[in-house]
Amino acid sequence: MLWMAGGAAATGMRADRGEEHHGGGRGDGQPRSGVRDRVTGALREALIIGRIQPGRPVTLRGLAEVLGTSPMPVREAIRGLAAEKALDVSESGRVAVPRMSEQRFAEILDARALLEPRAAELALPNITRERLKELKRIDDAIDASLVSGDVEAYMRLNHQFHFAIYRHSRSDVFLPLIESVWLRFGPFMRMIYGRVGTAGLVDHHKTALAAIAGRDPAGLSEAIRLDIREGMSLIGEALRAEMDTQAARPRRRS
Amino acid sequence: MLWMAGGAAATGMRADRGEEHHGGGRGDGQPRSGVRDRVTGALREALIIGRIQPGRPVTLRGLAEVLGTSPMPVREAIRGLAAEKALDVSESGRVAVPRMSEQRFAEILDARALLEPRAAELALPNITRERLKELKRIDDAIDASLVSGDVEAYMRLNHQFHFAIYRHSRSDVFLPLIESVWLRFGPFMRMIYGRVGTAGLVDHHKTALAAIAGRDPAGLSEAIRLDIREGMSLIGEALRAEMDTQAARPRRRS
DNA sequence: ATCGCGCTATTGTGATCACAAAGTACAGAG
DNA sequence: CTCTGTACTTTGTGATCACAATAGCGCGAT
Repeated sequence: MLWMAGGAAATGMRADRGEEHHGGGRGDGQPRSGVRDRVTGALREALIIGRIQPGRPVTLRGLAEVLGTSPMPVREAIRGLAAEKALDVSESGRVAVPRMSEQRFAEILDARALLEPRAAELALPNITRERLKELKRIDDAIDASLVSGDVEAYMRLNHQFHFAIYRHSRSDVFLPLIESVWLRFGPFMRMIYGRVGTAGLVDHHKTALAAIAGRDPAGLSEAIRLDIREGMSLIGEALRAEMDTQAARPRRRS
Repeated sequence: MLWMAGGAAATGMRADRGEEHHGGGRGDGQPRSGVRDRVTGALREALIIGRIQPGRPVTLRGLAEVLGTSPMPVREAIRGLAAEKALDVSESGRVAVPRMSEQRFAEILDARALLEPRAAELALPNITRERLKELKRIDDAIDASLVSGDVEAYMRLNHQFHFAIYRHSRSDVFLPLIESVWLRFGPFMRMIYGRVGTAGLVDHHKTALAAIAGRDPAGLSEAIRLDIREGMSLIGEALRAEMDTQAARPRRRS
C-alpha cells in the first residue's frame, strides 16, 4: 500500500495477523482491546507529523491491512477523525486527507492565534522548573533538526514543544480544540517545508522559554502568538504557488 | 427506551423497521444511504437542545432500536460525537452524555468568548439585509419563548440565532470548532434553565442586531462577547449548588 | 437490616458478509 | 490518436454474529 512515506516500521505498524477465522479469537499475545485506539493513534500521529500528503486517499481495507486488523476498527477511527475534520469524506463516501485552501489556512492560523496563547497562559502556573528543563531539551532538539534539515523530526518536535506547554493547562476544552486544528494543518505544513526547506525558519521558542522562566503570562502569550504568525509569513510566499501546483496535478498514485 | 424527555415523536425518530433478514436489502421506500447521518443529526440536535441529561447513558442497541436501525450506524455516529467530546466514553467503554464541572464550564465559556466574536466579525460582511430580517424573526421568537417559559424552544432558537450569524462566516474552521463547544454545554445549560427558569435571562441580541445593521464589526464582536458572559453570570450562582446535586445523586434510571 | 458474593442481563468490540455505487481500465469505433 | 461505452475492481455501508467485560441485581449469610 505504501500510503505513508516513512513506511510501516517508523510508526510501529505491522501486518502480521495470521488468518483469524471469525469472532474475537486472538492468537498472539497482544492485549485484547485497544485496536481502534491503536489505529486512531497511528493516524493522528501520521497526520500531525504530516507523513500523509493532502489529497491522499485513506481506504478502510487498505489501512486495515497495513495495521493488521479487520476494517472494523479502522472504520470507527476514520469516523472519529472525520468528525474532527482531520479527514475529508467526499460526497461519494471516499475518505482522504483534506487539501488546504488559502482561506482555510488563514482561518486555521487565526484560530490558533486565539486559542493557543490562552492555553499557554492557563498552563504557565503549572509549569515547574523541572518541566521547563524538558521544554529546553525539546527546543534544543528542534535546533538540531533544523541544521540537519530533518523535516519529519522538526514537525514532531515542534508539536511536542507546543503541546508540552499546553498540556499543563489541564484543560479538556482547549486541548482538544487545539489538537483538532493541528491535525488539519499538519499534512499541509509538512508538504510546504518539504518544498521550501526549514532553513529560513525562525521560531520564538526562546522568547517563550524566557517568559516561562520569568513567570510572565503576557510575555508567553505574545511569544506564542508571534511564533504562530511567523510560521505563516515564511510560508506566505510559497502558498499561492503551492495552491496552483495542487490544483493542476490531478493526483499521483502510489 | 425513553432516554430523551421529549419522546421520539418530537425529533422525527421512529422505530418502524420491519425485520430485515441480513445484508443491505432495503424493503421500505427510505433512501438507501444516510442512516448514519440521520443518527448523527438526531444525536447532535438532542445534545444541542439539551434534551438528554448529563450522565444519561447512550447505548448502541438502545439508540439503534429507537431509531429503527442496526447498531452499526449508531456506532459510527457515537464514535464521531465522542471524538468531538460531545459524548463521554468511560474506561469500560460505556458511553454517556458528559457531566459538567465548574472548571470545564469556565473554559467552555472562555473558548466561546474567543471564537464566536471572531466568527461574527468574519460573518458580518456577508449578512445581507434579507438575512438580518431573518435574524430579527428568530430573536422575536426567542422573546416569545422567554415569556411562555418554553425552555426547549429557547435552547433551539438561541442556537439558531447564533449560528445563523456564524454560518455566514463561511468558515469550515471556526464553525466546527464552535459547534463542538455548543454540543458540550447544551445538556448542562438545559438542565440549569430547567431548574432556575429563563425568566431572569438577559441576552444582548438586540445590541448585536443593531451592530449588524450599522455594519460595526467591533460592536458586533462586543455584543456577542457580552451575550456569552451574561449567560454565565446568570448561571453562576446556581452552578455550585448544581454541582453538589449532581455529585450527590448517583443517577436515576428511566 | 446490612453487607458481601455470585449470577445474569446488558453492552461494547472485532470480524465477516452481501450489496450498491463509484471509480478505473480496457477495448473498440470513429 | 481520441473519444466513448462497457466490464471489472475498489470502496464504503448496513447487518449480523460470537465473545468478553462489566454493571446491576438478587440472594444469602451474619
